[in-house]
Amino acid sequence: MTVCAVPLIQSADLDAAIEATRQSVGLPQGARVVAAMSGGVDSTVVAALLHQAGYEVIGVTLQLYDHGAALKKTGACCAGQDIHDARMAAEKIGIAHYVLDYESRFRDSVIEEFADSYLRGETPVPCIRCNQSVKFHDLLDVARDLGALAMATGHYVERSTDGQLRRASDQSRDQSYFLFATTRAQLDFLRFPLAGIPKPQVRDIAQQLGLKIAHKPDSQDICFVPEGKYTTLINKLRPQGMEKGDIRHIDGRVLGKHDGITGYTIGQRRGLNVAVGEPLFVTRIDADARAVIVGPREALLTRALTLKETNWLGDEADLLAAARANKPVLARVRSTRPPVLARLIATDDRIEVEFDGAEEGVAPGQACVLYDTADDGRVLGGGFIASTRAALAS
RNA sequence: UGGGGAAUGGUGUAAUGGUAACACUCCGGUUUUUGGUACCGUCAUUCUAGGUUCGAGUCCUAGUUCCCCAG
Repeated sequence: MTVCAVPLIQSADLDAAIEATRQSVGLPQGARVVAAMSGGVDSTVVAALLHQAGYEVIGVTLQLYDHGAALKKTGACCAGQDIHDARMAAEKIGIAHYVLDYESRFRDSVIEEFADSYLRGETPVPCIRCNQSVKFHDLLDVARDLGALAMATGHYVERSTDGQLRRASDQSRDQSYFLFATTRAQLDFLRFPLAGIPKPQVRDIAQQLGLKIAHKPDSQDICFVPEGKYTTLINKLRPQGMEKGDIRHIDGRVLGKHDGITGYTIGQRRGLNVAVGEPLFVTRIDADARAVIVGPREALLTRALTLKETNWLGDEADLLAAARANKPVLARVRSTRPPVLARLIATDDRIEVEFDGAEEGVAPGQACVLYDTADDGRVLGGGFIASTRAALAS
């Protein structure tokens, strides 16, 4: 019996995954479902599971940017090789597949915004912009036009049957940070079959199903930036960001020069080229003065932040109502850090998140995602960070 | 110009005469479906030329440069 244990368990996992997919989709057999396929392992497995679960699956892949430039890059998505991989996988699985040219839309709503944000001295999160505009807006419309009853993606996040957005069970893979802006209406139409499946198992399934991309590396870095050097792209798109300026200490001393504010982000330590005996971090970027302000680690501590472009998925009527009630929340200012205790505050026309403690390196342009203190798996929504308030008086 | 002092890696410092340490920076890497953080690793024979000594960054001589005081 031990001899057969491994393969038996694996096929049981596959059956379980298929059943989980049915649960996740919640539609009758044969229903038409669009699978957003990036060409990576996760979305490919989703398409395969949907097919195995008995749905009429239409795979859709977006071509998002110049594939010539991305051809050599591994770990990218949505261009060149990835589109080819998606097409091959769809054929292998036995589903219909379309490739849509979304280059101009992606450029307008993600890349241009990305560049402008840096020019304003902010630090953007292009993955969230892409999700909320291209994938969950434009592509969602396409899915509806195709007569689908739902659209499934390979995101590691959960959509519960009662309409909540929740963290994935595999916490190390959870992508809820990047999906906080998903609206209730979008959530209604979306499905995330990988919510309860650990990543290693997803790869196992890919292998069992004979999918070539089973061992394809995970994507990382910004997909449209070659070799992880985003400044190269920004400099090309917005040369004005390359203007030199002062690197100034919070105490007023000018410590050096920089080659453009777009090369810096709050919390950054390396790359300052300033040796003062103690490590210095970027605490503020003054776009108008073209100055990069630096200081010791303590100067990085942030007490509160103001939200903009918010989304609310909690039980209260809206975020403002929750803020007026000073609702306690778990706030996450970075995808890789655990959410921390904070509370919402409504002041005049703005909504703030005030931490019980303090967070380090909070940058405008990044997202602050909110979770339920009573149920930390539940995403309450969040917003982009408009401004911050330091914990220490400067 | 007279007097005094100092000259160590990219920066600032350390090293009873016995074969260069620390922090910061830079560069490389690990981690990471955003940026960043964190972590790991590499980088000097001690201004130049002689001399003393078994052995000198560390003592002596000269030169060079810099700083301070006096003009």
